[in-house]
Amino acid sequence: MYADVILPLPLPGTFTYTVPDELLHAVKAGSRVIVQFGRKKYYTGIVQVVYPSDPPKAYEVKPLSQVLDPEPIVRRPQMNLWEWIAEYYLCSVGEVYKAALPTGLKIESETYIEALVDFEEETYHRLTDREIMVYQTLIHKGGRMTVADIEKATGLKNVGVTASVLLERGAVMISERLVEKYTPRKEVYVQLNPDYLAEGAVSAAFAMLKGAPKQEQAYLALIEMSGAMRKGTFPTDVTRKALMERSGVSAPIISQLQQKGLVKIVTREINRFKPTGLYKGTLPTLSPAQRKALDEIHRSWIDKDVTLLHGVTSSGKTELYIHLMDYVLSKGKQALLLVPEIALTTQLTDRLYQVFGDKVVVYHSKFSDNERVDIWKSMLRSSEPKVIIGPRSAVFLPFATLGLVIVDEEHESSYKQADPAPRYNGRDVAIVLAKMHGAKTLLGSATPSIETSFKAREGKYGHVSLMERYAGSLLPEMEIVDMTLARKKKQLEGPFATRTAQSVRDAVADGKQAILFLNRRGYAPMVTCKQCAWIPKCNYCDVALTYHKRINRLVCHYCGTPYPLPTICPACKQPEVEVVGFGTERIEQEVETAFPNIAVSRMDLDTTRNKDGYQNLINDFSNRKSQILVGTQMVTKGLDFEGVTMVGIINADAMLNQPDFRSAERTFNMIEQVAGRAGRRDTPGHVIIQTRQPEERIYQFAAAHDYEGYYQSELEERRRYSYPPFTRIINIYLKHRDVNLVNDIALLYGRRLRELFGNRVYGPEEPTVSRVQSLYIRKIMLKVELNASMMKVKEILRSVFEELHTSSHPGAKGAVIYYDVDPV
DNA sequence: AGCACGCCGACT
DNA sequence: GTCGGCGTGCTC
Repeated sequence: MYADVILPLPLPGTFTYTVPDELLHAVKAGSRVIVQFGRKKYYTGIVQVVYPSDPPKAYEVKPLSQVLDPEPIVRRPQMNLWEWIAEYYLCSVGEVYKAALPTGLKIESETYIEALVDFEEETYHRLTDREIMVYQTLIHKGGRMTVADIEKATGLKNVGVTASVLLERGAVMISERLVEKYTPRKEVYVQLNPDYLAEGAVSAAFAMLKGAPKQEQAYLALIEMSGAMRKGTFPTDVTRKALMERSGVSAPIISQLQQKGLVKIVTREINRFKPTGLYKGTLPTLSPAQRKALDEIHRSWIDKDVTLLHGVTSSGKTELYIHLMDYVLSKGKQALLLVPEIALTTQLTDRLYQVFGDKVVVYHSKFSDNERVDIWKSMLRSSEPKVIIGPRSAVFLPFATLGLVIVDEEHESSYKQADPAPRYNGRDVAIVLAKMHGAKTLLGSATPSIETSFKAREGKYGHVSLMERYAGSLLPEMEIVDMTLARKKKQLEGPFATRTAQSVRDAVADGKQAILFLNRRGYAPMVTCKQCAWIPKCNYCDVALTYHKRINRLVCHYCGTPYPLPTICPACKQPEVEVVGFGTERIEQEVETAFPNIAVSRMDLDTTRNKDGYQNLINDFSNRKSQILVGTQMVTKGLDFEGVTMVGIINADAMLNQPDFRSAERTFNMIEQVAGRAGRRDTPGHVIIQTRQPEERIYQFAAAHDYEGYYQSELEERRRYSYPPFTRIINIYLKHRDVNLVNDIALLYGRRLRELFGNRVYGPEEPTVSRVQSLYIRKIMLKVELNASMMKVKEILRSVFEELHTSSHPGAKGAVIYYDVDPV
């Protein structure tokens, strides 16, 4: 028997292995297997098919080494989805598999070099300096290391070669080890021995602890924490960790308590995704408008697979989602609720828990590998009706009986994976996933993407509107502030127009809160030399560095590399280096000077990096610990703060003026989103847009909350310049570590493409970030008409690269290509 | 993607 | 003359 295996590599196709007789019973399509690939590496692969006929013997067929699970770990429909993604987004199935399966399920082998201590001294003296260096490093670092670790420790390259020389001389051992990444989560608990809790026995316990103050301390803490002395309650288990923290003792002390028979230490596997919210089990009541929309959605699904729910902010889309999911659950099926990356706050999940209890499965991007494996395995085991909520990667979960997919905020760009491959759009994959299961899809948004709106209006999707807000919920008052004029009239307070500052003060004086939005983190977006206009850039990425004041460093926002801030310009040697512009960190500081005595907090990538940072900030602001929140994009998404009545957009132009056909769409969405944060209940909100282009159509439409006007005008632009939804875009990126060669090759490739596709080809051009981690990048854009055969287009693309790759042009073989289909 | 092979320049 | 750097090709 033979098995075709998918490997987690950027290589086309699958690889054939023989199935040894003893594994025959266990190997099925979807099985997880270990195979050797190349001379030494082992990978976890997924069996695509098993078949008896001989494969073409153009190569040596190796046997499967191991089968990892008694039953397949991937279902057939999932593999179909993988294949669809690979085909559509122009990448390998292996790359999709790599993204789809939680890391914990992908074992990979690693080569370890181990130093042998007792080899002949004579041989040792014959080793080269380099070999001695590697050998000594091994000895000092504890004996066993990977090649990469040695290279890092010594600064040497090509250590693999040196290692094989050392192996030959008998100085080291080389072994391949498989690293299993998944470990079920266990927690150590400490329980009181109930015998000593009885009346009269307590003193006996303390008698045993005489002269052992530490143990007594721990025992007392345990009694208190477990609630053992409270009447009418059963003592609860306490984790050893918590006990150690509270009592300040170490683990051995607790073990001594166990030896004395006072406590029992137990290890238990724990469930990592425990529901936290209060379970009520009742559905929210719907308003007549919501009721009507719900009926319309059901009706539209009679003849459409996908329906757009265009619901303004505060119209209660979530309640509709809940009703729809409940309906699907009652049919015994599963429902998937896709949300943008950032929106996985407890605000939404708590609500789902309230209604659905333990039927809710949250698949959070901040979960650990192990937690993801737990979820994966539990979904594989049972086809119970569940509500799964997660970000784009949740489309890969092993659904058994999917009945409904809801994509909330479908316009969000975070549904699109930018890097690495597969560069898929979670929303579009979700639609395909639903279709494969015969399920229906609902796309929800207050500001639907132009593409989705277009499809809905063309009749390809169903279209349901929900334009009525909660009773008493008012639209915020929108105001465009002309910053050029404000400057002329000297009505500025730092980065704020006096108008903005006054509005903030009014809100705070009224006991309310304000949000100041700025799409740029750090202290200042740019550093420059006043004398010679020198700008510091990242050594690896060709990106201007951002100054972060708190750490007093320049940081590359692309790769994260920090640099010191020079006091003297390296170009002209003058001490004229200054910071220009504003980032969130600087705005926060400006707020402190402009509004003394008003508490301010900041929410951006830098302040929310650790696991609870995000939640803590949200909680603090909700609890009115600060009155002003300064933040990036993050503050606009899915958050609902009761006290906020004022929102200021500090620099709207920064977003609008990005060189990209979606910049207008993004800006409109952002403003609408921001407006939704201001005054959602009883108090009308106030939104200020600071701009130097007050006449821009996008600001006018946004200020009037005129989606229709915006949509028509934007659609016209798209039609005029042949952009989606009238065309499909495929961006082609060429990477090479030589600037000149990448230029040559991109020109050559572009010329060839133009011969085949004519004026549908744009570029090559230097992308905004033209170098990432020492690789130079060139971009070519291809716009294809909607009626063109994508199959043919992609075939041509593949063959053109093949042509280039096999050509004798210098550097052609060192060029890397990747595609971005439907970029956002 | 990793890894080995093999060609070429810098040093012993 | 050898070692290490780096381009090229292959992996079931």
